[in-house]
Amino acid sequence: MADENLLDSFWAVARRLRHLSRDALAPWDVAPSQSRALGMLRRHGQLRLGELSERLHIVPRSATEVVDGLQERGWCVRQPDPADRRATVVTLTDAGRELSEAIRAAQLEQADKFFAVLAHEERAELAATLGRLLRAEEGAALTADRASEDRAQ
Amino acid sequence: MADENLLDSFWAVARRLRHLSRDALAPWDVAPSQSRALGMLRRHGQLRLGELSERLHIVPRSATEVVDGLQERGWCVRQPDPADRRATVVTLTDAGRELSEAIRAAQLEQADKFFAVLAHEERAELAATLGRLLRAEEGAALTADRASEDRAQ
DNA sequence: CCTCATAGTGAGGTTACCTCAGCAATTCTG
DNA sequence: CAGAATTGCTGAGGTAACCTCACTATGAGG
Repeated sequence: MADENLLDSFWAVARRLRHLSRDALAPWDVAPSQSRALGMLRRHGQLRLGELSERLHIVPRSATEVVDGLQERGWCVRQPDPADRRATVVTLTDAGRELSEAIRAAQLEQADKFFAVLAHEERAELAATLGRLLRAEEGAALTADRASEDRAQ
Repeated sequence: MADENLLDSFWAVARRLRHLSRDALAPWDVAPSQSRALGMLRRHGQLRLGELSERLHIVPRSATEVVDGLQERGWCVRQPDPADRRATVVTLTDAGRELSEAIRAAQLEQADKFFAVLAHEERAELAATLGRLLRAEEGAALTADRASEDRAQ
């Protein structure tokens, strides 16, 4: 009952972070959905379209569209998977890698500024608390998705 | 730099909360945008359409649509503002009030369960930390919106 | 080799937003 | 106090980021 402020505060912070993230993205003219895909490709280097969609928590058909967009801008390429010719492997181009790293850096910088009002130990505690919430939920959630894997790094 | 986990963890928690909120909403067949409007009307009792849009951070035209939806289901009514006949005042019906309160209760219960893995003091600390982030940003953000007002209660 | 499952995509739909233009009512200004 | 500018809402039409359904091409199992 006393958590209503917790809930609302959490959403308010999330909204701020979303705006910051949008602002950090602005210089590049990249859509948020594209940015998410770039980030995923950045950490995995190479992904089959189906894997990408799974990790982004969208259906494969939607991943097709996102990859279309990235490919159009020269940020990734599709290649047939030599191991399974039904599948297509999505790989970042050099331009795509550069871009994804620049975006990541900008977003981290924005977040850094945002969280800077907290003392170091406060930040650590916040991270720990969030981590605990996630780990608890992971057990509860039967959906054994790859969330934990993709949250690291 | 060390905050990348903070950023990502925050988003991961937000995603969980969003899903929980969606699930809590399911029994009533209410769209998320409608739920947000119901919540706002619940705490203000009565709002001009323009005020509602401002508080929801959407343009008035979009509020028109949301209110259309609520009115169609009998959850609110439009009345001309006696003080300014250009304006329309949106008021919850009894059914709308009941619904909005039921939704609020369900969402609080969900959030309560989610945050239950934390000790009481941990929760309090989390709330305090989030509050501090918001207050710091409030100063920085020149947009003097009513966010703070609407976060309370 | 014949059936069934899987990977990706075309076609088309939905939600929750947006802008722009226009009307009606109010407020300002000379 | 008439005319101009502003304000409050809404019709028309658009967009991003999703979705489902149906289809094709390929692979896997009996």
